[in-house]
Amino acid sequence: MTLSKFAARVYQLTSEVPRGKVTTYGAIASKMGKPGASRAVGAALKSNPTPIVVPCHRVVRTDGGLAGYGGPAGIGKKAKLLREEGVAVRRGKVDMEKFLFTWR
DNA sequence: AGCGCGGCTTTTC
DNA sequence: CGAAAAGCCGCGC
Repeated sequence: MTLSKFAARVYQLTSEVPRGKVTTYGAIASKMGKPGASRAVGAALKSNPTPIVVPCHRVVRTDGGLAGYGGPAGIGKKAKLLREEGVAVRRGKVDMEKFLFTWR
C-alpha cells in the first residue's frame, strides 16, 4: 500500500464525520498541523484507497461549496446525495453554519 | 457579490 | 531525481 502518513490521517478524520454533516479541507489540514495543506488533502483524497470507509463527498470547501469529484457532474450528483443524508445543499453549497462538523 | 492572482503541501508521471 | 497537477485558501479590486 503506497499510503502516506498524511493520507492515512486524512482518511481517518474524514471517516470520523457522521452522516448528515460535512467538513472542510482546511479543517482537516489544520487538524494535521498544516493549515496550508488544503490542496494536499484533496490530492490525497482523490487517491481514495478506501472509497467505502472514506466518504469524500462529505468533504466540502471552506465556503461550503462541493469540490472536486473529477468534475461539476459529480458535484451535482453528490450534492443530491448529501441532501438525502440530511445536509441542506443550496446551489451546490452546504449550510456551513449548521452542518459543518469539526473534530475540535 | 463576483472575478483574479499567488501561495502552500502532497501525490503521481 | 525533477517537474507538473490537484477535489484549495486567502486576499485584493
